[in-house]
Amino acid sequence: MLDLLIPMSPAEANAALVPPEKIYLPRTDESEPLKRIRHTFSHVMAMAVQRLFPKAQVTIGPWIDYGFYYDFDHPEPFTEKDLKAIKKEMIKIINKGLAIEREEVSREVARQRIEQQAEPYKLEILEGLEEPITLYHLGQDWWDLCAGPHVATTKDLNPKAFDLESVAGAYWRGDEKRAQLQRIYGTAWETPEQLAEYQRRREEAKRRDHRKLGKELGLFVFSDEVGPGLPLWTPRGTILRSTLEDFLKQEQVKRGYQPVVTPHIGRVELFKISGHWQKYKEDLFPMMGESEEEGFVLKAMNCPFHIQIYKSTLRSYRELPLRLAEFGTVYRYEQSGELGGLTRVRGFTQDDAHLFVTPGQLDDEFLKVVDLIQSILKALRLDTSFRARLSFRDPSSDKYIGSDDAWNKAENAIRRAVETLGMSHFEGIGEAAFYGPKLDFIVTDALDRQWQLGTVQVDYNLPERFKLEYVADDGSRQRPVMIHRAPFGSLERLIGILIEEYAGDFPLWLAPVQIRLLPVTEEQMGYVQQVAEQLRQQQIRAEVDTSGDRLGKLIRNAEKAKIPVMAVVGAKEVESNSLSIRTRASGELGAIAVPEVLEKMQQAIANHDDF
RNA sequence: GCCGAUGUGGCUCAGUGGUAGAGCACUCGAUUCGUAAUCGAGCGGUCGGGGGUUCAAAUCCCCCCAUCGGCUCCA
Repeated sequence: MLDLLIPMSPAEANAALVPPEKIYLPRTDESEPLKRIRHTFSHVMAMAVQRLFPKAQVTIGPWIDYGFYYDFDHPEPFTEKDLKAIKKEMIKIINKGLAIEREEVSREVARQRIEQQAEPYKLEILEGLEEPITLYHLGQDWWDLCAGPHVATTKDLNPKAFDLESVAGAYWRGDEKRAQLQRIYGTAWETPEQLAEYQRRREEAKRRDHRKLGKELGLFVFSDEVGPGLPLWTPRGTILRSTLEDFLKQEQVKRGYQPVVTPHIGRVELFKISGHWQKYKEDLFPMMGESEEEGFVLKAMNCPFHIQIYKSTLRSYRELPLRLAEFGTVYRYEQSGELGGLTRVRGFTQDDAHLFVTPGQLDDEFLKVVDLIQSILKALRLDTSFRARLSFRDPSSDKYIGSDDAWNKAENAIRRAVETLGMSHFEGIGEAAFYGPKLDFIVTDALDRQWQLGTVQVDYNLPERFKLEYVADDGSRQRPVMIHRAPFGSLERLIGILIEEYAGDFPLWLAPVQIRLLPVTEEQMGYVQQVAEQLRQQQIRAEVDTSGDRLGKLIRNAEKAKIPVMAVVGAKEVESNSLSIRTRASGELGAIAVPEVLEKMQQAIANHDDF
């Protein structure tokens, strides 16, 4: 987030040259004046663009969270230089103090005026409008079809409180089959101070970008030779992964989950039964083999495999709920332009589980899953930063499988659950999986982009397609309901988000290196090695700086590597069998006896606390 | 996939037609040092890949690959 939700570590706060933030940066929907300002800016930009580029056709230009954009149809791409010229032109317009006047017109008048200007996109917009139809005039020479609201005159805009940020392609009406327009993004504020603070926070956000920090901290790499969207995990990054995996595995064992392991490929036939082949063939890596009958594909999901384990034997109602869990690596052929860092990849590991339940167990089991997810998010300190989304189908789309009845039952089950829990949530129509609705946990990354992490899905359809059964207490064959769930979503995306959330300062239990021992001179090397060995015997991730540099340099390097605990060792410490502890969180703590350090570390790790 | 930008040693970057440079990292040497950078030397790049223009290409042109900002998509 770009707003005040980003927690600063104490070390960061100390290092910051500017005083603690006092400038509040409202989103557009929090401020009526800003809404007018940002909306008007987009029209001033449109006017400026049409003055400088007479061939440019106008389309739409709304306000967005921290600014505005406007989409143009223009034969040549806008360049950085063009942006500068447009900004200059906008300042001229603002300084003229043009009056902004609203005019209400009939549909016919609007149509005629638009036709005079030969603005086909405007004409199409007009078709979809309901009365009253309003035009907004900026001075005498320029107007736009618009619902408003706007400021009274361009003098109400501060020419020093806006900036043009970027040009991007955008499809007309968001439809990739239609014309691609050029979108210019801008940001606008009431004061230059707000603008400066906004820009400062954007720079700050870039510094915590997981792609940058992941490289600096040596957590993962990409290789052109391996391929795009296929992260390689280094030893340090792997510690993060396995620590998170172990943590969740323990929680799941407590809750009656049973681990399973399934292969990375399966027959095309399997995915035909599940419906994936028909619905999501384009998103699978190309088939291996000559024909669909004999072909294999890399799995893009684990459910069909877990279903086969369920089906391998006749199940009794006494076995249900049956909870099959796997950290399953899946492969999806994401569009090339969509890939980015760890948040959107082509190969990733889901913390997947499939729960097979009787219809009567559904509500209770669903609540238990939500409870698990909430406790996981809390342990990761993400519990204040997610939003819960009810992801339902879009009734007007045909991309779903299954009966209306099954869908309604599933959607109602999810609704009942969030109501029972009193969980705040919002609805995402059209966000469902093709086989069922979901409850998704959405988080925001450093650059203000939203990502789905955890998910719970209620599924009546796959049990139907695979003809799953269990024997009920009356001896009849009944169909189970499935719950798909992944608290992390994917380890890759979760770790990307965590890197940004912590700005690389992992809590002690997750930190790849928990303590680094820093010998003041090489005299202490033997002692330091021996203490490190002692710590490692107790499962503490300890390492020694053997570089032979001076202490100041060792500390600097450890700080840059964001190692949570540093232990300085000179002659005094060797003498007293102690370590001089310095932590990233609290600074210098003085000399502490080795056994005490060991105990405190173990305690803090177990409790997910800092040292 | 689409629009646009970018790609120079491990990292961060300079170099815009005359044959590649800095800092950090790394190696070696000197220094033995107490809480955010000790000094010196050395190693290291066919400038993302391929093709073209030119006497001459990191630099200009074309194609491809990757990354970044968006759009579209997202089981």
